[in-house]
Amino acid sequence: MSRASALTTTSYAILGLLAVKSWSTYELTRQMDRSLGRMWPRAQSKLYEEPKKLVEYGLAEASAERVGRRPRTTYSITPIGRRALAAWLQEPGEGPVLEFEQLLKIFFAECGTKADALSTLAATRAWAKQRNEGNLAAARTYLAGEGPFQHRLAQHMLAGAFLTDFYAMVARWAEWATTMVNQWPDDPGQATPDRAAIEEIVRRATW
Amino acid sequence: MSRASALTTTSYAILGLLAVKSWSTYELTRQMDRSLGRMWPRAQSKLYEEPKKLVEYGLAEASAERVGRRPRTTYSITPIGRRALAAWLQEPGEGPVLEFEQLLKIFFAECGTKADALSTLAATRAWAKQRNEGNLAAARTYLAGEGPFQHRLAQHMLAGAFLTDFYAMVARWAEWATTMVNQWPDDPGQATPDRAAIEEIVRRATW
DNA sequence: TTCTTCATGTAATTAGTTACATGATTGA
DNA sequence: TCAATCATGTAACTAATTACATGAAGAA
Repeated sequence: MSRASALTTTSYAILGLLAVKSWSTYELTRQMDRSLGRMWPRAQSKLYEEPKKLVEYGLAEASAERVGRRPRTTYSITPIGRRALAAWLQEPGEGPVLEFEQLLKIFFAECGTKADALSTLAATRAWAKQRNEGNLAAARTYLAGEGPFQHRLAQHMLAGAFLTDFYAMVARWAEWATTMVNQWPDDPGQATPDRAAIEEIVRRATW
Repeated sequence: MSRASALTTTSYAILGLLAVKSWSTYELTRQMDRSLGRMWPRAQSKLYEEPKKLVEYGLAEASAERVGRRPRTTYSITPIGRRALAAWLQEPGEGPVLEFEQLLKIFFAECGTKADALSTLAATRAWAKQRNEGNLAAARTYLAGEGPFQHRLAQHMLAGAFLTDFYAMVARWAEWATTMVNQWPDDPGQATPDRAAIEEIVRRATW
């Protein structure tokens, strides 16, 4: 009967989903794969665990059903939950946190081969392309007036625009970096920096 | 005497730093604050723990000194460590993972007030501005021919360019989103999507 | 009927963070 | 000589992941 620990951003992320409608746990995992996971990625098992904490705090209610012999739990938000969510939205929140293994590999590229760096960048381009396609498909669906939660479109669009711009930025960077690495000698350790490129970066950073 | 668990990306991040030069643990934490933390953020205490694992695997060596009555541990990479790093660089690696609490708040903005959304976006703009300034200062230092590790400039520049572009993208998005939210009615739940804006996003996603 | 995929959940493990503790150094 | 900051490290905790297990539903 230990007291649940404090609410985390993950708790509020799920609470936010519950504010839209009630979901079964499995539906929550679907939503994580679709939209939420792009800005707040969490493992599936978290989505089975975290709502229990919301219930313990009175922010959500669980209702148990049966599908054959199996249990299914559906969660809904409570009035207290709505107030808690509103209070959370008043706080400024944290800026973006980025974890980018491929960039790390580029950063240490002089310890590997030129081919390594080029294939890492190719993987980055492929990643951006794939993400973009999924994102674009969703946007087109909405544009066609389909897709769920049309009443949340104004908010959804802002977040979607961020992801769109992010994927485009990643793709453009990877392309540019590829042209840079192509100019390297075979031993990346001997690569000399492109002075004009640095000046260009400084220019892009001046706004 | 339990066997160390497998090497993680964090292990390789530190191994990469050791490939540049030997560092004391504290110097590693400085480096995390400066450069590494922008692409692979980890808590300080990790930097005291992770090198021990590298030593256990024979990828690094620890040398113990004394500063007055206090111990200081300095780590250096071994030949095995260099080979392990090179092997890691051959694998494609993971694409960017983003955690963005403020974006989550925008995504759920209809549960709060218009003022909440605007202040969240203001915080995002401030974040981008601040990060950009630090980044720009570093770039200018390099451009002036100062700064450490001039021989790694070609690699450093590629990573720096990514961050530059990222910060600029975040700032531009936050400005654009602010103009969008400014057009909302007082109740964000009543905000209607801007059809032209959606078309514009689709255009930006088409490349 | 069997295979595959959808759906539901728990248990074990770990990577990572927060908090704590304290010595060394420097400058007011 | 006192306070503040730099420097060094450990311990306790927890958020999150990976792995596991299995029933239901629909296709072949």
